[in-house]
Amino acid sequence: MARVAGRTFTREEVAEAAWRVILRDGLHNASIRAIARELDATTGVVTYHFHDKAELLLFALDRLGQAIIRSMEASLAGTTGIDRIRAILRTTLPLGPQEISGWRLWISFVGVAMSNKRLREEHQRRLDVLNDCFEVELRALIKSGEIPASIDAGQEADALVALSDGIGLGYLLRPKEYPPEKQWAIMDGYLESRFGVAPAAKPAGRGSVR
Amino acid sequence: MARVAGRTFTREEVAEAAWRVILRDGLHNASIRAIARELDATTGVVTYHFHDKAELLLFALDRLGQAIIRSMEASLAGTTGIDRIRAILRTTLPLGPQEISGWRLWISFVGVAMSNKRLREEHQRRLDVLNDCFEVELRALIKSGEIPASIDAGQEADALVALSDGIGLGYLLRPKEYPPEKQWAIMDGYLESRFGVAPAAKPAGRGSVR
DNA sequence: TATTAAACGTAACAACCGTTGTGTTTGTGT
DNA sequence: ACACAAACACAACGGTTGTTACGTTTAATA
Repeated sequence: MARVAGRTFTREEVAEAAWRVILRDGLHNASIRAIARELDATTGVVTYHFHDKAELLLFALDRLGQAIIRSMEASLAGTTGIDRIRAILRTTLPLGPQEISGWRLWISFVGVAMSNKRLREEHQRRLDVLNDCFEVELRALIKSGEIPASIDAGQEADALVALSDGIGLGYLLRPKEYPPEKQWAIMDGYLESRFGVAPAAKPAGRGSVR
Repeated sequence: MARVAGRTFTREEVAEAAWRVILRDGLHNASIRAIARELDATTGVVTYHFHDKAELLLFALDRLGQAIIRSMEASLAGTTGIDRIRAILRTTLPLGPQEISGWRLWISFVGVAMSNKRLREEHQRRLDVLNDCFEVELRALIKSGEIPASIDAGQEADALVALSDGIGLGYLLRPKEYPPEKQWAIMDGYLESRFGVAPAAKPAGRGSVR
């Protein structure tokens, strides 16, 4: 008796099951058997869709990165000027439930990425993309005259990445200390004293629980 | 034949052996047997000094935190004014070999701390201490008039922690992108535009390789 | 010199782990 | 009706893990 229902699984569904297990029990408890159990299936499902466990984890992390990029592009559509910086921050900061989940997943992988080359490359790619995004936006703002031309776009992008990553890291360890208002207060304080832009209307922290 | 030489081990030595294994092979490969092998001993050494593996890891992380605090106090001794902020940053930023090792160890633990309450509390304690340090120094600088009295010491401390943590996290994933000069450039840029203090003489990144 | 406790070495146990191989369904085209 | 491949279930294997129990050596003490 192989399958009872006519249901079949995709690679994406297996990866998302892995997400849930990691979020609930931690990465070190995300065994192949645990992931299969999360799907109400057996290990055969996982071993059929993925040759390796390493391949599964890599795919899960890659898919997480793509989801973040899609979310960022959606948040970026239709906004102009300095608000585009804030739009990027809205997907990188741990403001809503799914940003928080993304952060917890990402941090779970960082530890093992320290001794795994492929995983580390995937993390590097995320930082590179994020850095480029900020840099592109900053150059556009300089060209349009919205921010002073004296600032170094490259270094400023590094600072923005570091600041938002630091907030994300801090949130995971002390969630109570970093409510959305405080996150924005820190970022707005930086944007103001650095670029001379007003805090602007804070966007409501809408988080579709998925 | 239990012991050949008259040598005996301390809890601290076991913990430091654990550090080396984690730095070399990653936390998920830091088994009790591997740690014992690092000491040229057997598992008896570890199980004698620690009841649990959890107790060992907790002790190792706690000892790391104490080492960082000691290093910070040493860097803080004899310095005054705004340089005290920079002295703190000199021990939190990944500038030298042993700060980098500290960062790698700390990040290795962050992942499992996500699903381990005791470990998470230990991490929280580190952030709390760091935050308090910055806050105390900022208040003193305000009182002495070295920085404007308009700034919010509490929020500014959060920003400093976030910025240095973000740099540390970024360094681990992209070491080439964060040489000491760039780390200081980011921090000095922040200190200047935020507090109006000059970049000052950059301290040479002295890193005793231990 | 006999005793004793500290500081291990050693061995074994049960529980998992990732991986592989082989057997079963199930839908789909022919 | 038949074949056939996709999509699994299931079982087993060798290896590693944390933990426990027990034996052994060494240094101090009496």
